[in-house]
Amino acid sequence: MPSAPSARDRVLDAFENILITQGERTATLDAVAAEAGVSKGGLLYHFGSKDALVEGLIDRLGALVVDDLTNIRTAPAGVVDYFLRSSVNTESPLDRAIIAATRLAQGSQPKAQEALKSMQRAWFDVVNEAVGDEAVARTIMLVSDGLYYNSALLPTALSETSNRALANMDELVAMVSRLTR
Amino acid sequence: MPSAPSARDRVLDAFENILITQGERTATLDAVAAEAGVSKGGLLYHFGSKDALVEGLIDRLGALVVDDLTNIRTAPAGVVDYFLRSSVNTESPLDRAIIAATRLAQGSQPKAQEALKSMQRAWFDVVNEAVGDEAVARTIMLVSDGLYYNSALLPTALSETSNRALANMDELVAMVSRLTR
DNA sequence: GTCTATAGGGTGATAGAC
DNA sequence: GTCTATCACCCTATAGAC
Repeated sequence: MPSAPSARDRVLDAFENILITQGERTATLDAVAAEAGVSKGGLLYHFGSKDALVEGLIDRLGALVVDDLTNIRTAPAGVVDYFLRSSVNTESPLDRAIIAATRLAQGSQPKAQEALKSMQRAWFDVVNEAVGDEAVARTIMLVSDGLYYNSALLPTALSETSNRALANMDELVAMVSRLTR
Repeated sequence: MPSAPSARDRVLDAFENILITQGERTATLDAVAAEAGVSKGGLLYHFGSKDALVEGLIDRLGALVVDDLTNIRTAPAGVVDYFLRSSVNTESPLDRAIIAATRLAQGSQPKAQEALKSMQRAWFDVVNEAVGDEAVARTIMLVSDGLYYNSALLPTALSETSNRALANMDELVAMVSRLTR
């Protein structure tokens, strides 16, 4: 039952939104405040600086990743199946946080880069444990990264490879499962 | 025999450099001019606007992609082997142009997004022709995108997955070749 | 908790000297 | 071809009213 989001959360949502749809350059305090429906001064009450805003987004990402790791581990269809299928952008809160953080990482925001790296490491550990073969696990990670790259990072989103792969997710999962036996 | 690069080329080199190492936000006309060793006015003689600078970079990318397609097609070790091995960033002129264009695409530069998409399509066609199976070709594209994502897009570059994959390139090529038979 | 006003510096682009 | 000077605008952050 989602109650009305706090002003703080609306600011983070707005920041994510602009990062995703228009990129780092456009994500100014002015633009974020306008999108969140507050004044710049109001925004800076909640996040004392732009850097604090970035940290806020990274903290949100961290929390979502923790939940996601549980979901992966306990997925009925199995770790690899769930992991691959969740590697296409579905505009979930986690997807949005990841894409926004990636935009920041492409600037020179070491904290965003660190957060993404540690997310990858955690995913790898779970997948590796599930398949019991490092080379296979590495390959699965690459396919997952490729899916993300296509569906999330090229903002046009209609990128050929990923759309085909999305339409053929069953096929892709079968293809990758050839590696695990 | 590389003669001293023209001022125009030095400006493009500088633009690429800053995009790659510091991101879109920092790639201002001032910064590019300083890195290229010219004044802002000097820069704007060669590229009349920032948009023209972006187009210059995309044109350079286009030319490098044309050359690359020939290299892929005629690679002695075969299309897939060459294609996968060339999917890790080696700081080649093509790699640099791709990464710089990706930075721009993450802003809202439709031309950069288009250029990257058409590059992907051309690669896919060559790989698909070589392996003769669309599902396999799609999977190979995803692995390649994953390699690029890891070695090029997370600027720290020391990203786990890709470094391991780099050290184990033979292993990865073998893994993928399991799919082609 | 949210606003307006404003300081101080950066940003793309033009004009005109050499 | 390359430079300096300058313009109008945009950016982050602070101060202080309500």
